[in-house]
Amino acid sequence: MENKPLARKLGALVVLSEAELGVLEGLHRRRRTFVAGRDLVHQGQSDQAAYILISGWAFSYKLMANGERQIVDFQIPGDFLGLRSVLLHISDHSIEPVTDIEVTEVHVSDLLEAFSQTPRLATAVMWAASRDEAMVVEHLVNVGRRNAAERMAHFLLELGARLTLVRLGSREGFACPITQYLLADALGLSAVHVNRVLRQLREAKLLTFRDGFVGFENYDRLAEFAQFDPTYLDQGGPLLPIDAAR
Amino acid sequence: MENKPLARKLGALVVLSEAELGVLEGLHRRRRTFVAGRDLVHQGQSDQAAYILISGWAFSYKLMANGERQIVDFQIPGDFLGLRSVLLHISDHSIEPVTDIEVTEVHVSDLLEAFSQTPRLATAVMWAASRDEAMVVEHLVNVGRRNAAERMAHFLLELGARLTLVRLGSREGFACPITQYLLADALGLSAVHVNRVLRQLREAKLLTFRDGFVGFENYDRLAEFAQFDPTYLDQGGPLLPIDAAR
DNA sequence: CGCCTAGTTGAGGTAAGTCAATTCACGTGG
DNA sequence: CCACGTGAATTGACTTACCTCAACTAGGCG
Repeated sequence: MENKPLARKLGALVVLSEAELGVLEGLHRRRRTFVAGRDLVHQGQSDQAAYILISGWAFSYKLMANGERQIVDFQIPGDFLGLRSVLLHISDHSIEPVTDIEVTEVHVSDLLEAFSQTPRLATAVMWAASRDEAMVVEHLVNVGRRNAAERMAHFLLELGARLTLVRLGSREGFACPITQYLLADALGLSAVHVNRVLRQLREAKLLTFRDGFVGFENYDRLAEFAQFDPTYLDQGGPLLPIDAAR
Repeated sequence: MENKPLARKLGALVVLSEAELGVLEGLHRRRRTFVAGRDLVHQGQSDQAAYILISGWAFSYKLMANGERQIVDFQIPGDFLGLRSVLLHISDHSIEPVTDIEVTEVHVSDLLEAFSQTPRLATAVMWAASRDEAMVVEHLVNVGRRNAAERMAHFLLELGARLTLVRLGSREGFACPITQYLLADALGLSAVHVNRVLRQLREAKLLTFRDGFVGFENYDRLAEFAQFDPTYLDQGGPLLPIDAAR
């Protein structure tokens, strides 16, 4: 149970049968660990497997010629790593663990076999992939059209909502191993400005970020400030029979 | 032939058999037209079909509470409209035609049936979807980490490459119905600044944008200036038998 | 003890935004 | 046929959000 955040995530949106849970479980055979800071997937690398993140945090990013990077998204327990790359011959981004992480390696063949056994599971996984894409779209809106403070607030609210789905967060806040430098690369800001913006939000009594913990001081006011509308995270579940409970 | 840009796009990456082309053709039954400026899909709308764009341009965007918008991507002939929304109950974005457009409406059931008839087609379509996602990721990098001039150059180079795939562009340039206001909303800039940046690029003899035509004055120098690396657009094709020619 | 990384703050610079005025092409109706 | 309105592009003057450089603090760890 503690080690099945994916089941918990999918289960929050679809009622999974015992059989489906069993198939899902079967995907978690090849367990591996990676240490913080060492890429598991390199931009340009081909022929790689996908992973399901069990514990710890990672992030996917693109490197620019001048050495700067843009973080596309952070991955938390229950998320896939490199799912899209499996469809393509070449990974167009890199993935690096923020902390030491535990993952299970999934080969395309395993995944396809699991799908053929339980089509509902296939839909659920494709739903998860669509949700990932919707998040990237929202990040684009974030970076393109929100100022630094709103951007920060929106980003942390999204993370909080995602973590809540796998019981690692709540409306109070969440434990967060991200440094201000990583935040800067995710939000398209400089590290210095990230620091200033965090102070600003703290002084406005909206949120705190200290000692690896994000605290929502006033969730509702913060959500309004950031124009945070979480429908893109939780679209009522995939196209499944109506018996799918919420 | 003129009205099958999708076949041309997929065909550029996968060798499609006569049978597969036939199935693809079968998807183009319900033809419809929409006029410029009138949304075909509304943010928050549910129960919508997907479309394949035959002629004309459209764009997908998200609207913010304050009335600003962020354009996520432009769609050109051969592209799907709202493919992701089909998997989700609710569309998280809106789609508006730039020009009058012709589309064919595709129901999920048609698509699934086509897939079951020809699995290779399914893979090809999923490849196209992955490519769309890779483009959104690249737009995020663009807006997050490139300055206005590089951003503009990169964006127009990407459009040029995509249009070339469906024979609507070349290394010389392409016809482009986009206004500077739309450009601004796509690049996260103000319309005024878009104008200044275009002047700057023109004076640097890199590209021109006049009277609805984008001209690449010096393609190679422009590509270097924008750090344009098109691998994310053309990943060597989907996971198909090696007989897929390039 | 001293180094390294993360965080913090100040001073000053700059890319891009805002506001506003002008031009031009175009359609449309008196 | 011309007056008028409208949408797009253009340019100038001024403002500002964010960046860069730089210095300093505090904790962790060999």
